[in-house]
Amino acid sequence: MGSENKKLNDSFFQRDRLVVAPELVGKLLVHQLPSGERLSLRITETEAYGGAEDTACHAHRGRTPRTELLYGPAGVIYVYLCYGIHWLLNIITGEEGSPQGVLIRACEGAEGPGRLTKALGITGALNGGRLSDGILTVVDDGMRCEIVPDRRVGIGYASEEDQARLWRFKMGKNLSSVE
DNA sequence: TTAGTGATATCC
DNA sequence: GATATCACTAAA
Repeated sequence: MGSENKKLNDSFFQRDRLVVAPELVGKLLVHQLPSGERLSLRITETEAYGGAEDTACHAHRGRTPRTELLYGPAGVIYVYLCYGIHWLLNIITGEEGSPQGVLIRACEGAEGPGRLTKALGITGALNGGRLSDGILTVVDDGMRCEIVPDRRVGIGYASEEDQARLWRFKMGKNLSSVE
């Protein structure tokens, strides 16, 4: 068959978050556990964050130790603990020095940012790592689907203008004949 | 609707 | 040092 499992490299993530976020939908997220076990789930929902004008982005209020990663090179894994309970998974995109990234919001069978990381066993231990390390990778298995844009959620503190942006991308109709 | 949970940022 | 806030989820 023509479908090859292609691991996405850093150059994929070096583009703008608004290009990367929709393209990540439908890809496979693969986590290699320390135990040797391998978990993989298909990404169904992402959100783009970043840019100087985005008041919803963590980095908007200034460069701090926590947001430092957002300014770093693409392909870096940014895991952040939210509400003391949930790990949220992001991947840094764009050029170094430009604070931006993509939040992986949901996977097949794990709807919601907190559930996703729980299902894949992702914790702060991965924070600051790189996709090229091979622990956590994104794979294109050839699956194609419709992309449905929507407003971002959970960012009530951002400006109305930023809340209205259609920077959330969900999986739509499956366009592949096989999965 | 609200409780739970802990890191981070901001204020004294 | 203290408080407020948060890109969430589950339970009621």
